[in-house]
Amino acid sequence: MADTSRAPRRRYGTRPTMKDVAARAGVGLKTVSRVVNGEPGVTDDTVRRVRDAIDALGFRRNDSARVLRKGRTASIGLVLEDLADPFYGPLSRAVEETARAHGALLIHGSSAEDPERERELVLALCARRVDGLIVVPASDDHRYLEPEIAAGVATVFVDRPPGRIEADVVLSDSFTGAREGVAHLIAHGHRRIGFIGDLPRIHTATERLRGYRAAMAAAGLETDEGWVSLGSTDPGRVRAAARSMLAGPAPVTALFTANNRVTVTVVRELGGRTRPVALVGFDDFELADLLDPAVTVIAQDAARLGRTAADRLFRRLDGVNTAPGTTRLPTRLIARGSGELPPA
Amino acid sequence: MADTSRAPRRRYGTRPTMKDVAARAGVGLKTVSRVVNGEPGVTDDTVRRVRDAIDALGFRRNDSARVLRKGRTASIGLVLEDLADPFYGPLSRAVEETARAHGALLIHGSSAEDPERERELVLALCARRVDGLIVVPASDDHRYLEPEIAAGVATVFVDRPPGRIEADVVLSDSFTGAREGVAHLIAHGHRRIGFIGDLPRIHTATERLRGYRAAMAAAGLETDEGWVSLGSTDPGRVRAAARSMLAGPAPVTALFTANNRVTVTVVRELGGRTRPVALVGFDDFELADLLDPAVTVIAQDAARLGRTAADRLFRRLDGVNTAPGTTRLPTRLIARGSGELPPA
DNA sequence: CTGAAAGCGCTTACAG
DNA sequence: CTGAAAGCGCTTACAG
Repeated sequence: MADTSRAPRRRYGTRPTMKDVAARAGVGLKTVSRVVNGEPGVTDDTVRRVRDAIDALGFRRNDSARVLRKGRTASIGLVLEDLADPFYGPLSRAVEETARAHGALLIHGSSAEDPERERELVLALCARRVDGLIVVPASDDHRYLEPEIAAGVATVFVDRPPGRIEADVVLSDSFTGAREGVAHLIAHGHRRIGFIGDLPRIHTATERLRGYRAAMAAAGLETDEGWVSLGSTDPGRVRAAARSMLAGPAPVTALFTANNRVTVTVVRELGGRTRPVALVGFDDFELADLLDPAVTVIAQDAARLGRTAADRLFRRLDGVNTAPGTTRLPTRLIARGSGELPPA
Repeated sequence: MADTSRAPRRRYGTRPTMKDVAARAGVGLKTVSRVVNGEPGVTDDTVRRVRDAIDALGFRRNDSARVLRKGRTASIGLVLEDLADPFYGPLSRAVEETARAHGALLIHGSSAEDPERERELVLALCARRVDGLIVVPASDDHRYLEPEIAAGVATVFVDRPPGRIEADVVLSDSFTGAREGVAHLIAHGHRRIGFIGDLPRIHTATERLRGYRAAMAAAGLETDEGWVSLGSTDPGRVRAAARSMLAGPAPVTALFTANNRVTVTVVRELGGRTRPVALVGFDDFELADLLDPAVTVIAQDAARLGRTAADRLFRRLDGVNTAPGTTRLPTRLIARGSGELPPA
């Protein structure tokens, strides 16, 4: 492809540099640097001359060069599952606000729940020399990050723990939340309760399943294996799972759904039925209170997850060097109606 | 703040460089560069020696240095209003996918609808020398971007046009969409229709208001000024506006809400009322079909907005140099019930 | 108060 | 097939 064929191709060489500013202002390079960075020790008159040259030339400092020299990039990377998932909106926003307060930019990417894609993205961010990383893991083996962490890339995992390395983690207490949600259904008279969750390799999915089993066991209830379904959040898969649990001679009378994507699909599936089925979902979601019945949920605070992870990261970047630790944030049961329906 | 007080402070000098790899492999710097970049003309044996050295040292190329030399950063900036707004989730995701297909990373920031914050963010991205920018404007004056665009930063505005500069823009057809939505209410017998919109300085707000007025005028209907309310999407403000239009001796019988934030708040306000009020909202939103009544909307395709803007940007980056243009994407009326209610 | 020199870690342009 | 030199645009460490 001939590059010469098209019109004025952008060229970075086109941009004025500090050297150009210095020449025009009739001062040394270092003086321009002082003015640009607001360092003291420059006469008012010199400052003015430099400023005039900057304006005349339309100079803007090239931070790529600055970064190379200074070591720090003042940017952090955020890798999560899917930018479009409403759960990650408030989380991202909270990370962004914290980064902003620290003067850092945010580089963002989605792993799409693909371990290889997570790895590529994370390593690309390391090559850009982000100061730190916040990662919602898709992979279950993060040993590939060891050299990066050793080289100084501060790393905090959020929503799920990393695999096979020690690092800071910020989680919601999925086990306790799920156990309480299922116990709530049991308290309302249910004995046959289904569990529909996410892929079994996702930590939150197995933790929530563990919570389900713990609640059932604590109440002395048997769990039929047909009542448990783990898999992708694809609506077809989830609807089939729900239909199967609700069919047959001894159908479940209540469902526990392990994340917001699953809950929304199950709400749609239940909408077409006459016999009421009780439902408690993990994760709150917009308009849950306006559905009929309104949906009882185990809410986690996505913004707080993000804020806590970012605070941890920037504390590390400020030089705090304690051992890596896990923070587990509490969940909250919000009873709205669907979880208080009696068994049919 | 003494820097010496804390434990092993990360130092970039710590990282191995190409020079270190070259020394260890017993080759020249340029040979390492060739291997790292997969350039041809290196013996298999030399490649192996270099690879071994890379692995032994845990070398990862510093892209900051590369960027400085090459000019291109292989990153683009995306500035929007609020990362946590569900409308921008699919848009961001679409931009990300396109960027990924072109090997570029995404630097993301929210303007929070603050013109000054937009400007700071955009200029910070320019200083990082992003190759291009996709911006949902909060400001109504983008002349500050002129020197950057002249210096070669490809720029595409999305969702709203820029102020006082010529540039590529990708929009939904807000005027036509709103006009059709209001005409739909009129077709179902309504004569007194309220309009609740966003801040008047936001282009989409005024375009949608224009659509409302056009539909009313086309039907020969008077518009009482008490039926129009523009302002922030703060729920208190929106609820008060709705209450006021629904009070008095000649209340409105239908409402047109000009974006998803406003619609959701109005749905809550109407939920507490006995007399049915018809509603059409601009923007589709999750679960709109499951509410009672299900909400009729003018849907825009947020993912397509993002994809179109990103395609345009990368075409520019590939050297296409046509005049800046505006793309207007169609909207789609989805009738679900709330917009088909007859006047009370 | 001011500036010349060296260097951050790569790639480019060239020579062998 | 391989490498030494120069340079990208800044900041650092120093000297005056």
